[in-house]
Order: sequence, then C-alpha cells, then structure tokens
Amino acid sequence: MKIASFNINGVKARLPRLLEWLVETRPKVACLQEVKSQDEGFPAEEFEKIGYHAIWHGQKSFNGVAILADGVKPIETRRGLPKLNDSDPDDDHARYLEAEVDGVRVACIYLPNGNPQPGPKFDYKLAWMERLRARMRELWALEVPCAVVGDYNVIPHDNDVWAPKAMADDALMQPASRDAYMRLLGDGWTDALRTMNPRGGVWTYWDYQAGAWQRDHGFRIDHMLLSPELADRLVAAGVDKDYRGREKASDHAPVWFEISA
DNA sequence: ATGCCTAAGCCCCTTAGA
Repeated sequence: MKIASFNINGVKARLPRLLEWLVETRPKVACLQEVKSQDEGFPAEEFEKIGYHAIWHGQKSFNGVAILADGVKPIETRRGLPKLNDSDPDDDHARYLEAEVDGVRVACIYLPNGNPQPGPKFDYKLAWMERLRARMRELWALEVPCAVVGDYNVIPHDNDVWAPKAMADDALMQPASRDAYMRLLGDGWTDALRTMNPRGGVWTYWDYQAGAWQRDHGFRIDHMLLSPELADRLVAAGVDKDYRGREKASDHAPVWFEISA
C-alpha cells in the first residue's frame, strides 16, 4: 500500500500535472496541500474520472488540504486541529484534514510557514505545532496504523538543505521550529523519508526563483510521520523528483512511502 | 539589502508563499 503527499500549490493551476502524477504513480492515498481553492471550486469530478474519491477542506486563495483515495471514499475523522484551551482564538486556516482509508488513519497537514520571524506568523506556527502535537498524541493512543503527512515547513537537519547558511534566518530552520518537530519524533513517530535516507541530501522543495531547480538548491520540508503500527511495515519511501521539472510544476515534489500488506 | 517566480483575487497591482 502506497501513501503519498503532495503540496500542489493550486489545485486548478496544477490539475493536468496532478492527474498525470496520480495515473502514473497510482498511490492508494494521496494527501494534497495548498489546494488554494474554496470548497465549491474543488475539482472532485476530475479525480472521480480516474478512480479517486476525495474529501477536502478548502479556503479562498490560500491553504486548503484534501485527501484522495483510489477506489474508496476516505472516511473523515477530523477537520481542523482542536484548540488547546477554550479561551484560544478560533483558527480559520484550512490546514488539517484527517480520514481513515482501508483501516489506516491518515492526517493531511499544511503546517504554517512562519515567515517572517520573529513575529505573529512565527508565533502562529509554533502554537500550531503544539496543537498538532496534542492531536498526534491522541492518534498515538488509538494504537492503530497512522500516518501524519504533509508540508511541515520545517527543515529538520542541516543536511536537509542545500546550504544551511542561506536559510539560517528562515522560519523553517529556527531552533524553535526544529525543537517542536523533534518533540514529535521524541514521542515515537518515525520520519519515513529520513529512515530510508539517514544521511540526508534528499530534497522535496525547490524555489521557483534564482534557478533553484536547475542548481539543485532544495530542501526537505514535506514529511511523513508514522506510528509504530505503520513504521513496522515500512518497506520504501521516496520523492517523485522528476515531477518538479515538468511544465507548470508545483515548487514541491510528491513524497510517498510504501507499507507491506 | 533586495529581487529573483508563481497563483489567486477581482484585477493589472497586492498578498502570500518558503
């Protein structure tokens, strides 16, 4: 069973590329981020035509997440992260969607970027990460096969980026961002791509600017965290890198992992 | 120190992304 995640940067602008990728790589579950579409505009029927059923949480202009499954409708288990305290402000960003597919719990996340830092956007990122951790602890306690996949907007290690110095001031690399990510791993979650590539040097994102793709100036921010029930069955993980080089590509490449039946 | 691209809105510039 293959589960994939793809920050597509606009579901409508990217639709031909997205359909092509689904048909060519045929993941059982595909989690999408940065759909950038309101609920009404989500092209569900295009996915139906190629055999994928979808649930989605849209928003005007920005954010937006979706879960697609091959031949079966995802059973939604949550949309949006819970508040930590009742007094916390409402969070209207569409960044979290969770479902069950064939007995596997899958959470699709689009974690806030947090730039510029310091500032309110960075504070929002760190607060969001705390809420994510709380939800992941609930998922952990279910003791079911579970994957939390998506754009984490965190570069975990210096060897997850082409030039650490170039990104040193970026929110993606701040110690507080990394610490929050490491706390998730500390809870026991397995970083699937890292496990398969422990020495780093694997990128999932290349900026549109400054010829970053041509120069291979990328970094790894799309992650797939697995509960032990899934990590024990992990057989492969990778990046569909060549999709980044195609016409009208997203600035992210799809990532995926495979588990034994 | 800044822009380099790209998408979307309601729109020919601004906002946001990472």
